Amino acid sequence: MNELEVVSLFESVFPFWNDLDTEDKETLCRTAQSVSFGKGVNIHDGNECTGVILVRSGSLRVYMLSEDGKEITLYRVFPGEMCMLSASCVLNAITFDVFVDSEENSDCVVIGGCIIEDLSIRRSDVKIFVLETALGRFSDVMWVMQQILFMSMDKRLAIFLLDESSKRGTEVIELTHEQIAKYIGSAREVVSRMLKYFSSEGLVEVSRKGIRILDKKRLRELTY
Amino acid sequence: MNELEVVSLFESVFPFWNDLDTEDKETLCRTAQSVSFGKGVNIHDGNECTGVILVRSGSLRVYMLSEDGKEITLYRVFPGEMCMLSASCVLNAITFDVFVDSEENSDCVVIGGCIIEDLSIRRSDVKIFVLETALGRFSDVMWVMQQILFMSMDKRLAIFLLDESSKRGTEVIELTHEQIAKYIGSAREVVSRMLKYFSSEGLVEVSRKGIRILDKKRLRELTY
DNA sequence: AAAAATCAGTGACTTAATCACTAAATATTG
DNA sequence: CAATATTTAGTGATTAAGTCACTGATTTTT
Repeated sequence: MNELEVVSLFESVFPFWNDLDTEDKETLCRTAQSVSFGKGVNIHDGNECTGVILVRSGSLRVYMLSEDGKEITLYRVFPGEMCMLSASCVLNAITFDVFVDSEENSDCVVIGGCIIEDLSIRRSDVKIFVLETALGRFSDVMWVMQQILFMSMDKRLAIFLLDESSKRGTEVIELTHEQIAKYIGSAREVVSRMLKYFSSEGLVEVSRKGIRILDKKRLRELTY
Repeated sequence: MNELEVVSLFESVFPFWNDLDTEDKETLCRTAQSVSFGKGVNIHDGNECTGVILVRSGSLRVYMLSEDGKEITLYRVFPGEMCMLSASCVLNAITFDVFVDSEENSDCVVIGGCIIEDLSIRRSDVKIFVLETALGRFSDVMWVMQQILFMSMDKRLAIFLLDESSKRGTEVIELTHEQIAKYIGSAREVVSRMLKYFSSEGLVEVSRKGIRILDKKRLRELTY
């Protein structure tokens, strides 16, 4: 990844980019690391401050982990977006730990925590951007929580399947039941059973390859 | 509540207060409303932008509400603290609705949303304060979610009783089972049954007046 | 004192999570 | 390529917690 690509990425993703002075721009470009993460790799575990992770391709999963290993997916980060919660050192107001995994082969650009920290101390527009980005994820997380706390499994699974289908632009969702369970905060067996029920109702077709949505309309009715 | 009290309140609660110019200070003081809310009164329902609510005495409960009326308490606001999520207009990054009730007779000072909005557009230190305050509650909410999603009922109830006891500085918790259920995101019957079990184990004494903690040590063991 | 409202207790039932497996499909390697 | 290992899915039994539909007790209001 060359200098020019990095600059154009930063330009498109940081609203404050053009207001930075040359030195800061240079520092950011120089210290930014272009990293490829393999499928399933853990990128951030809440211990050190990994920094800001920009996703160019692939996707990341940000999740909470309980003592006994249960995971709740908080949100996912797609190309053009960034993961701010991994820059815990910049966000003193954030006191909980999150974990970040790469869901597939993901090309990312990582900006070290201290670079952003230094910048956000000197420049209030950077700080505001960092805070607003983090706060924006708060809304995502609350939507997840509302689903888990207020909605029944069939509704949650229907929402997930339709979301995933429209996001990927395909009728076939190539995920294991285990993965789906992690996304919607449930257990594999529960997902399997519910998919079997959906299948018996003719809403989806379940095979090893994945889940094919057969009746989008009726599936959508479940989400009301 | 006189002018001087308002100023000293703002001084203690807004780190940016001394940096404001006289005009802004005056506007804030003039437009700030001193309001007393009765027990159980709804202060904010997510529709209009109520603004920033400073609590002087009493306490507020900030919660989410599901379509079918289920409530999840996100956090509570105590004297000296403020409720920022009720200033939704200032926080464009926040897209979910919260509700705020007064838990008891609460004396508050309300600063209209547009005042804070105007101020936060002009002054980045105000904006940063607003964002950081809101983000700080994110952590509170995540702690609540961790409890609901990862912990068993006995643990959650034990944590709540001990927290409440130390917060109020008394062994007797004068709350109905219904209220406790709302705080810990459960159902009244579940709380009643668990309290009955705690009682049978000699951990607490349950009466109409409230719940008396008898064995703090063993109760604390439940929280590990 | 009677009526109304609030609060708590209880059994039956439902949903979802967990456990302990088996079985099938896929990937690895000798 | 066949044997083995690993991953993924299916299933019944059990448990935890939430829901429902009540009853009864206590407190408040009139």
